[in-house]
Amino acid sequence: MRIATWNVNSIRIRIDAVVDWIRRLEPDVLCMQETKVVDDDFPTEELQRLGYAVAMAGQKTYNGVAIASRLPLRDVRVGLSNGEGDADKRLISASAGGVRVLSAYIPNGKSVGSPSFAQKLAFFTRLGSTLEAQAPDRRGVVLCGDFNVAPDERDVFDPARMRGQLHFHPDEHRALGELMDFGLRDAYRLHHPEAGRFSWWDYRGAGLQKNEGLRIDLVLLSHDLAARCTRAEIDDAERHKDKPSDHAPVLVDIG
DNA sequence: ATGGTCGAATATCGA
Repeated sequence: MRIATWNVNSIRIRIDAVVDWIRRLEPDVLCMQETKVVDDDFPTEELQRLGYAVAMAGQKTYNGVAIASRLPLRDVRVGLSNGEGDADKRLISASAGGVRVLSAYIPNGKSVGSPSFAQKLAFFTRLGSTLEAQAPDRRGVVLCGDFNVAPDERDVFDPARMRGQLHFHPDEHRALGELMDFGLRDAYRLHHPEAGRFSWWDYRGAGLQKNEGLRIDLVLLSHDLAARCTRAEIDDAERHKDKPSDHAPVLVDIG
């Protein structure tokens, strides 16, 4: 089973690239973030033509998450548990092929110490509660998304400069760590111990050419699925194409 | 140089 995640930075502007990527990589499940479109305007048919079912939760201009799957999607849920007051569309989850898949877009946090930063930390806690509610046996879970946190020194281009900054702050690391204490493994690190492998590069400046990026797009697997994970890759070639998203797709194979 | 670029929307805001 191949599962992928991709912050597409607008599904409408990226749909041709997404269709092309799906044709070439043939994921069973593709989680998307920052779709930036209301559900009625989501390019659903383009994915259905490829044989994929689509579940989406979008809004105008900002955020938005989706799951495309060539296996039937069951028990689709939108938002965090107890998230009735949340206007932002940042989480959608569904069952596919016997696994519980979650597509999450964690708040950026704007700046360390801001109200948005506190909301970012709270989102991690609430995501943990949502996992408890959706998968109490802690098995068969694939939590994908843009976490807006680089887990450790290997995941940032300049650890000394980044330490304490947004995306590499101790509070963010504690929040991510507590979430992973649910029993999750970082799939990429099961197969790639090396530093300097990133999933996001800022559009601004020459960061891509200098490989000044961050690894903030993660596939987190429950222990039972981690034991079956045969491959994990970041498709950074996608970031080097014309009109790219600022994020590369990440994919895992589970045997 | 608190910059730079992209996307949504059409002046700025978010990232």
